[in-house]
Amino acid sequence: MSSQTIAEKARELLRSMGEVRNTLRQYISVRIKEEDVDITFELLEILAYLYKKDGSNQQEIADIMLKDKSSMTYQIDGLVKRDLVKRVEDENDRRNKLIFLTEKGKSLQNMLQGWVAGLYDKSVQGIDEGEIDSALELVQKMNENLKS
Amino acid sequence: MSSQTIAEKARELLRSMGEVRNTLRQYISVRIKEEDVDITFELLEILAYLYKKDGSNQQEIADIMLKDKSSMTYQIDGLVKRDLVKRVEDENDRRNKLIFLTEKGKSLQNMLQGWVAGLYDKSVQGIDEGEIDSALELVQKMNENLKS
DNA sequence: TTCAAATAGTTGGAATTTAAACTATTTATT
DNA sequence: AATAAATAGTTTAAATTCCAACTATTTGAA
Repeated sequence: MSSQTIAEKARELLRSMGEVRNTLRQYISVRIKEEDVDITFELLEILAYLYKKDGSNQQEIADIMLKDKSSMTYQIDGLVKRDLVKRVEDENDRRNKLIFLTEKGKSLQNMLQGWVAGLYDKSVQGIDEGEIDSALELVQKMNENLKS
Repeated sequence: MSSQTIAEKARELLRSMGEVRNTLRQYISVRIKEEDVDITFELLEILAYLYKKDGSNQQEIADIMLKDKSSMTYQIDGLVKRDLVKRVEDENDRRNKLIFLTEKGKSLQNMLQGWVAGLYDKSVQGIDEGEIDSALELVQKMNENLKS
């Protein structure tokens, strides 16, 4: 495939990343079904972020998840319904709604983080930290290029 | 960020790729609106594949696009409605429907490929072919790891 | 200070995606 | 040859997403 242009390879790279994400999604979905937890892949991703940064507002979560803010209204509703988080109005800026984990939300942390960490660990087996750093730099540069 | 584990970096890498894809999607959407072409980002991606491999069947296209085959029924319907492709039953295997570009579909090739190539070119400015090759190998290895 | 612009969140509507069940056809096994 | 398993495509229903328009609040500039 040395006949491919650099641009074509960039495209192939994006596609391959999408494949990784699809596979992760499928494995997580199977796990959720096996363990019969009332949650979805999307909700799990939001929880995973809250475990790192509890009390984020919806826009911040939307930015990290690369989703529109109106999706976030929808998804956070799903978490609230399941009593995994609660919405709290920000005293300092009343436009914001801060999202806090409930006790029930926190109680899932070990299990969910275990699933995710296990999968990511598996994905990077035999891969050098330096390789990932380089790839990350490259993709970040692609982002800068596009936005400049 | 040297405190990040390799797995966390892998996650960051996936997110960053998603960001690239979102940006590409937005730029293309703006372009489509500017030029007032009756098409969507998804349809454009399918056409781009057909420009490389006209006469593919729906499942093959779905695999490349990383989408479910039922999305493909939906999207190809959209292309047929716009008279950009036609469905032809495969004589050799009547389960298949082969998708062929119409004259109208072909007439868009230069314009659409120009848009996409321009964006990808921009994204890889100042990036070495070797860097992309390495990143691609890394991601392919991640895929293999996950599926083994 | 006041008014315009920016920001966070919600709502409604349309588009897109997936999963599951289904039909039709082909391939593989016995 | 007969039949079971696999494959391609469609349909339906539910979930998810984005966009655009809207409200409420805060920030910034005249």
